Amino acid sequence: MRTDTVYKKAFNRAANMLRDGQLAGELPSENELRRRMCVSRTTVRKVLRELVHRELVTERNGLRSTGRPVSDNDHYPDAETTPRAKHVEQQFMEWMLRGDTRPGTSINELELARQFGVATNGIREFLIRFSRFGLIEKRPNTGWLFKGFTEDFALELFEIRVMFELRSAQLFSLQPDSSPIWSKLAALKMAHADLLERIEGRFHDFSGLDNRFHRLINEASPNRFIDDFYDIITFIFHYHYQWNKQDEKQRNLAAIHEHIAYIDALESRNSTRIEVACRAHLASARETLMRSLTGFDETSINA
Amino acid sequence: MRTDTVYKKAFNRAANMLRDGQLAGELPSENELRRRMCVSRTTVRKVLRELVHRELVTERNGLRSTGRPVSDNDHYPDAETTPRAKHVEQQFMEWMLRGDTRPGTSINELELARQFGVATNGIREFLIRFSRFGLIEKRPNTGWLFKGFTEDFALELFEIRVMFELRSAQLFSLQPDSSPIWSKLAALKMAHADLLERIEGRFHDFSGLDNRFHRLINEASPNRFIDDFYDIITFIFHYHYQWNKQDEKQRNLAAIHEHIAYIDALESRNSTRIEVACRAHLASARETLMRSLTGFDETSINA
DNA sequence: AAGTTGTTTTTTATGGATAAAGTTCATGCT
DNA sequence: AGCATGAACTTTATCCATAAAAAACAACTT
Repeated sequence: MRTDTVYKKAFNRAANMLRDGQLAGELPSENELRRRMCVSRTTVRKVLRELVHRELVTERNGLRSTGRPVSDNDHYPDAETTPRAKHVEQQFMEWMLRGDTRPGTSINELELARQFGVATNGIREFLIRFSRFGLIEKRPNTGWLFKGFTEDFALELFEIRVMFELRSAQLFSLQPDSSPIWSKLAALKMAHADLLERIEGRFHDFSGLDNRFHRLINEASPNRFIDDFYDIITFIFHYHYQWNKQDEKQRNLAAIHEHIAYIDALESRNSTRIEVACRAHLASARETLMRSLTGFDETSINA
Repeated sequence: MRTDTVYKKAFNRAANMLRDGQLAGELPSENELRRRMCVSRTTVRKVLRELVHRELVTERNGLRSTGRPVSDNDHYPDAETTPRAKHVEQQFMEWMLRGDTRPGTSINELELARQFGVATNGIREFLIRFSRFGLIEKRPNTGWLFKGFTEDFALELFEIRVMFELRSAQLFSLQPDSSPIWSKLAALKMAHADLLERIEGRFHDFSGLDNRFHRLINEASPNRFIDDFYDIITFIFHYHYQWNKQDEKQRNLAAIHEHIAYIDALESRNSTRIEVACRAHLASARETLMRSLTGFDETSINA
């Protein structure tokens, strides 16, 4: 059966809005709520019904207003707000990156389905989607081949990344002064400086910043294939570093400095400076990945 | 139910082998046949059973040998040797490229499933696979958006293609004399010259040659992401030109000459010459596509 | 007429079943 | 032992069913 994660997530959001006073007094119309929560009216109505049922909202002759205060256990647990497909993704990535899954292993849809507790269909859809990342390969009628999260993979990934980023950075610097990208860039620079001050506690915030920065660079002269490629990078890094926290603070600190130099270079609009800063940053990112890759292999042997 | 296209295709191949005398006299072992036909022994046995049943092969105390001559209607029709997934692909591409499917159209899995006579699952798997081509986009819980086979698409595609091909061509030219790629290149050059002589009747053969040529260029310094990207190009061009034959001979003739110039440039190992020849060829390919694209739009409005 | 809510219809996300194809195990023959 | 066939088992390709979510339709209200 289809999961009701959309409803549960919407319910939690609505509960939060109530708690934070965003829906004080009389509630807006179903259509208005629908717009705010980005779900269909059908789902909004389901949420409202439950809110009324739990007396978080009261309904009197067709008028809805806030009811009793929201308590913490009014929320559905997080796991129930994530669709199956996302769970499959998470479990697969864990299986692949944390287990001792070796290059050359063949992937069995049925086995994964059993292991993850889903139908084979879901596994297969995930694998098809995932195959674009260059880590697995389909052999018809037979199964999938895991090619390995190897150094080769990282090298090939970064070769393309450098090409794309140099191209985008140069085009970025050619934008007219009037372009809104410049103020966005300035804002990002500030955000970097801010983070630098609070680095002790908040170094995890870097990955969001990193993402925003690289996406901004592509924004100036969009190309769907470059965007798609950046999706791969984001995805891979997200999961890889989720389980590989060694030196995280150190790493991020260095990257922040590189970003700032890179931003300065962009602002200077000096083509050579841009190339140097861009290459420096990507080379360092590559080194970091490669280091963690070999380190990762060793530990996984002992695991 | 799963189609038995693997069996039928294997059967047809076996029948051809019998007809062409490749299996004269006593047949090889099941394992040997399995290897030759690239299917499992299970399938080989099924084929053999049917061959015996139709008396194309005779079996006498465990020994199999050729039977009556193969006739044309011993073969299964082609349509039955193509798996469902491939049919979906073909029908979808036709729907997209030939129908008057406009950019912005939303794609309905259920409707396509009915239209193509397959289960929704097959449609969905195809769409997921196809989404990497940058022409459609998924909106969760809602459906797919067709972004259109537009000029923007072609421009973005070719921007990447130029980057990749320049990179690969330069790396190609840096290969040592001893590398086997040089003789492959020479062979390809000859094939081009040959085709040029017989261009009148055989200009369709160009697309195979084109493919071989560009794949060879990538072969020297492989990168999976570049290969994957070239898959997109191959796929798109295959279907687009399948229904868009205007000026085909003219187009191919020009391309052959460009290829030859490009090959000469590679053999000269002169970096500048290579860049010029490569850019010239790709620019011309892009123009051809763009022209057919606008022409295509107009005709499809009238269709 | 435009915006509300109630109801019905359509479509997507997910699980399940099964024939075909692939793989492994068992047995027998040189 | 090493290869051939036979039989049993496992996995993939494919269809079908259904609850959840979205969309469309209808009736009502101000």
